[in-house]
Amino acid sequence: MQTILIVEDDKTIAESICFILEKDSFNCKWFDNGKDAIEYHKDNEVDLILLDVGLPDMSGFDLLRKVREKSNIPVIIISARDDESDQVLGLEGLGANAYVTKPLSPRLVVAHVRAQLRMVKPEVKSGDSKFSINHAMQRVVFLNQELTLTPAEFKILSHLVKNPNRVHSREYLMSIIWDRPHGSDIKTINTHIKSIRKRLHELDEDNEYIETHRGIGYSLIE
Amino acid sequence: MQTILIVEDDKTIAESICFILEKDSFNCKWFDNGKDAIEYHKDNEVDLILLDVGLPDMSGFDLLRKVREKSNIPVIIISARDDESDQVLGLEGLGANAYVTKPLSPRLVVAHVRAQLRMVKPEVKSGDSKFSINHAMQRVVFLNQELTLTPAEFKILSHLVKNPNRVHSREYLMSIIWDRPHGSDIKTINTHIKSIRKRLHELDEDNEYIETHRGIGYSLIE
DNA sequence: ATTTTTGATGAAGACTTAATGAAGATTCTT
DNA sequence: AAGAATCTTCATTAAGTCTTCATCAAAAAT
Repeated sequence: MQTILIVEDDKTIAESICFILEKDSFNCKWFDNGKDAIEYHKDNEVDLILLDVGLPDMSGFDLLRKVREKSNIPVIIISARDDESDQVLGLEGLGANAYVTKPLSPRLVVAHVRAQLRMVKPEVKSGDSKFSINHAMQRVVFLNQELTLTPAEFKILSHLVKNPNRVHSREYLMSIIWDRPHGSDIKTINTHIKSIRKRLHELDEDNEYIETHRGIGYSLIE
Repeated sequence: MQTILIVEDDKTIAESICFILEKDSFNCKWFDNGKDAIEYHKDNEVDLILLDVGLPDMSGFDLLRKVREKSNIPVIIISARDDESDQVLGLEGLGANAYVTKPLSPRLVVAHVRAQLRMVKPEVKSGDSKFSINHAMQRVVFLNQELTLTPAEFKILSHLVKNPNRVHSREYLMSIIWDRPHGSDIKTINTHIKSIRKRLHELDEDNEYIETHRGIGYSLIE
């Protein structure tokens, strides 16, 4: 599941966008100020940012600049001002990917989100991996054998299989297990990873597929 | 040089956009009808299409559908109608990448063009550097090999890579390692630099990439 | 040339984080 | 409600990382 970060101080707008995005099976994270959003983005996996330029604590442009120091993820700017020079600054100068002006239709926002994400993940990689997913059966196939996994294990492993070769923080993996916030210990993930590893070892003793990244999280190596 | 295809029946608009694009060192090809544009696209290399949906011979949406059968290149729709359902259809249903409405400012169009092309070729990585950063894996790539670094080492080295050829004080590098103030000895940095150097030497014995600036700090040389 | 300052180096110890095994809590099924 | 499966927590052990320190080497100052 892909995570969209919404930075928007108008609660009504944020909620209606979130509502549609979540119905469209996106994971949606809302912040009403720039500082918290930056903080969140630093430590978590985010696939796209929807950014209102008129924030209480900082200019959206400043936020965009900060984000761009670290990553190239798509950013869609939401603005009340239909001002050409603002748009050019955002798109050209700071590297935003799209620009929509208020009043905005949530459906249109989602269309923009999809259009951007389509570009980033152009195609699902080919089948030379040792892993594949049997959605219908909620099973992960490993070396042509179906793994028996618990629900939590399936959620974690299938996400790793869909996004291999990149690190996933424990926080993010937690959010995959639960639909809604759940105040559990982050170390729970360690235990799930342990049991996934155990199951993989039963089919392939030698290899280590899930790599630990100290202080960050885990990744699946293809 | 990148080629932009403009499909637009209003000569004045097409010319003014072309003018700016060419000044921006794009190669620009204009067609005033859909049929010829499709023909051209079939046999030639095109990097982006600017498409007016109101064409004399066919709907822009039909053209887009035809183009999408064959390729995924970015398409920006130009429309006289600021109609939401049109936008959603174009973006979501047919896979356009952006949508601008008339009256349009040529500068803004160019900004959109750049924003789209930036995504397709994400980082032209001034390829002459021996370093790059793999954000997804939280690793620094050196001479096409991924360096295994500790968290502190990664933070320091990736900062140096992002800002090469300038001196960074120890104090500043310390602040990069910790989120919150931490009363450690400033010389700790020396030890981290030492181990980064050691790792670099393992891949390239001869060269010295991190330079010491006495009394100040360190810099990375490209 | 000698002293003083600053950085490099290697190794030890403190500290942080992860893996492990097992027990308790929770949920689901029957 | 009992039992099974699963999820979470906890204590312990193991591994990895950071910081410090003593020593040596190099550069700058006298």
